Amino acid sequence: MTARTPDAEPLLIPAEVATMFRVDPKTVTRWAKAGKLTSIRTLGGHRRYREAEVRALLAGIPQQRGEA
Amino acid sequence: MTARTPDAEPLLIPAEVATMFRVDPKTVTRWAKAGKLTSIRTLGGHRRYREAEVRALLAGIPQQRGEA
DNA sequence: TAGTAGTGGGGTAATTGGGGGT
DNA sequence: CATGTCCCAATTACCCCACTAC
Repeated sequence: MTARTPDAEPLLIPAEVATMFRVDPKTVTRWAKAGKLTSIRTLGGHRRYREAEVRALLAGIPQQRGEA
Repeated sequence: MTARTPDAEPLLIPAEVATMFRVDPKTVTRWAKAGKLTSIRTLGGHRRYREAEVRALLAGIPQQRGEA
């Protein structure tokens, strides 16, 4: 196989999160800016989101929001 | 496998770094070329990355980097 | 030694980021 | 206050082929 993955947690790209929520990617970006959604940034500045968090939110599970 | 590990620091291959950031391996290569990520080259020209640095970057810790 | 997967290199299309306006 | 859309610039993804890694 290939590449054992150290400890990578599954991340989602903006388009995926947008599709899941049926909103525009820009809206997801706004959520991240507002600190409503945790965002990890690539070295180029693009955002990636935690899959676990997104799914929890989709499930209607209130979360402890961190900053961003 | 394995022989011993003198005192080498853990290195990651492009695919691993790509997976952790949820980007294409080519993108990781660009980061290395841009000097955003420290890269060690194999004798064949392939790149390897410092696990500690990658994790720090994932955590959003800004790093001091030289050019390339 | 051979075979398969991954990588490097270059080039081009698609997403994303950011600000601003509805 | 929140979302969708238009602009442009930057970043990222996928196409090819040749070579390295295991």
